[in-house]
Amino acid sequence: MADLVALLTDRLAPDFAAVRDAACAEAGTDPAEVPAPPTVSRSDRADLQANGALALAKRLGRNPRDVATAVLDAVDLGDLGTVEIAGPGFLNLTLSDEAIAGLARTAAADPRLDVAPEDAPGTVVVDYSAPNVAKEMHVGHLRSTVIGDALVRVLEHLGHEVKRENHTGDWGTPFGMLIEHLVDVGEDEAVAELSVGDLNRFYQAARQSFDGSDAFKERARERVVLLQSGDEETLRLWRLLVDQSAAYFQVVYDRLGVLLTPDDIVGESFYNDALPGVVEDLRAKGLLVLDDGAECVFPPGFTGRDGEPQPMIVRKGDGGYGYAATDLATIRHRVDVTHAERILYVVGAPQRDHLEMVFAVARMAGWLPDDVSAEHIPFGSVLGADRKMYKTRTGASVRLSDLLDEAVERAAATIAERNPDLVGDERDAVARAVGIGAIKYADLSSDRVKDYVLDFDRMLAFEGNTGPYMQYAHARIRSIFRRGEIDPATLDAGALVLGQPQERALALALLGFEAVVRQTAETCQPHRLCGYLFDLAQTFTSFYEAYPVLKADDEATRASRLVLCDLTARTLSTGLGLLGIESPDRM
RNA sequence: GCGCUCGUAGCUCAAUUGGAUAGAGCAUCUGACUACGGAUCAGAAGGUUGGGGGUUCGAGUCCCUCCGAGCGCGCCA
Repeated sequence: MADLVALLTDRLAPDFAAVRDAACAEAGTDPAEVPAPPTVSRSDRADLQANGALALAKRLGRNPRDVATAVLDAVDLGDLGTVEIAGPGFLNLTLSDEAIAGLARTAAADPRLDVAPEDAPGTVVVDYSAPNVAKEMHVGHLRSTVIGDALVRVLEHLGHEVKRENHTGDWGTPFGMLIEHLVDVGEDEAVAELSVGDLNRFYQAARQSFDGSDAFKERARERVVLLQSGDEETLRLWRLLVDQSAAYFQVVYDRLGVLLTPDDIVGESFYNDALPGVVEDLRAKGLLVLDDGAECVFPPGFTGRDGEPQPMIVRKGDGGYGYAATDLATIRHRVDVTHAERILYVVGAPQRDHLEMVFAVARMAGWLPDDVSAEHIPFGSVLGADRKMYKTRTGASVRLSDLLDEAVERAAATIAERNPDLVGDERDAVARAVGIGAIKYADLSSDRVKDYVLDFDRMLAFEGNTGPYMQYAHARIRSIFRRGEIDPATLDAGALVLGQPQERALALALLGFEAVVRQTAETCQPHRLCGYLFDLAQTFTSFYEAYPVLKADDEATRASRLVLCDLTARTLSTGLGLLGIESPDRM
């Protein structure tokens, strides 16, 4: 196990429990009601710190320093390291060089870097991206797609069975309008327009016809009825739109380098047949209320305007189903058919109330058992330099593909300038990796619930916490092996020993990888992994500046440092990989 | 009106979920290339964590209150 925090937690837990038990016996209280976790964490003051004695002292009503002393007396880390008390009752842990080196050797010898899969991995559904058919993808979809994809990769790495679901908007009243527009322009013409990805123009033209003509409006209305009643010709035209859009989405996904495929699309239409059952079952459970013509559920705890209870409309006054009905059907499917134990909704923050209501109703109806967690993974908006929603100068939303174009172009220009030796296909590939990586990293590296300002200059800067800096750190390590004509596969992990301070600091940093990967999976906060990788890259460059590797004083030191370099490169590359970011060997 | 989210150095962001003296990167200033990529490193300076109260050994984090920004709140999804 390369997870230092978990390792020390396991080691200290019995000692904390013993101190707790003794104190409880004395006081005549039940030990079962007094939790005594060591709560080990990283610290600037020591290799690791256990502050559990302070919390335990509070629960026991004792002096913190006395509790810490009692734990200290009970602890024996042996060869692992030493413990001392600091401040009000912190236990500072100092690991022995050999303990650190031993763990680092184990990580270096393991293709997985000693990151163990979960003991009991389960099935996780990740619902992300969700573009609308016949509508352009914009920056809003970028966040869902990039964050969701990173979570998928992290969860899969930990051994979970991950089911990606792209809940596309492929149904509803707009399709009357879209299909009629398709008929007007002609199928071939429409397909040509959609296949080059000009979805905005198609949608806007449809919208224009709809707004400008009552006759068109009437046709659209009739078309919706035909669509919902399963008219074959209408379904054929609908499928044409869906398929063309899916093909276009796939072009964007491939450019973006995300895992989504056409097989992951489970659009809203997929659940159509289940909607009547949702309403019937809610009625049978007595949860349905007819209010103002609409069939609603009023989950407790939700209020709207004027403090009135907030309804969740499952069936509209006109008999159509609301999107809440679709979301409920989706939960049932994910629980009953997919057997998910965790369902993640990577959806923008404004949907919070809606999703909370859906979850609450699903719990009330018994469709979402207590042992299945449904989690909204909200994220903030992408803003422009003016701190308002990112838009073009004319106020239109920015096409995602245009955004990617610009990032790759800028990356290509920078690379041409900085590294003229890089030419041809490799330069193009590197420009893509750097440009796309910069966008993804910028999106992932700050806390996702906050809005962030999209700034090409900053995200493509090669300084600071950026994608290019991280990729550069990796490329520079690979360069050492090129220069030395050394195949990393031939290295002997056993050669790793620790002597100098920066070697120790680097090895210690490397051992933090497993914990941060787990934490990222638990909290669904990729920025934690970014922060770790940035720290690691900085720690490495300090090491790199401090000591020669290829020209080390002696053969043993050289071999050891090469193992450290390779382990760092692999950790960076694996970590970036979990974020969906490439790490080229040269750039 | 009710509710949710956010407010941290001049700027962009962190803070191991209640832990010690709030950390990075830009920008500014001072240094460092006859070693592997200077797209770098070492260091300095920069803070009343929006204001005020409270909880406790300890608060950027939890509670109350005010200020500011953004977003939701019945038949679009």
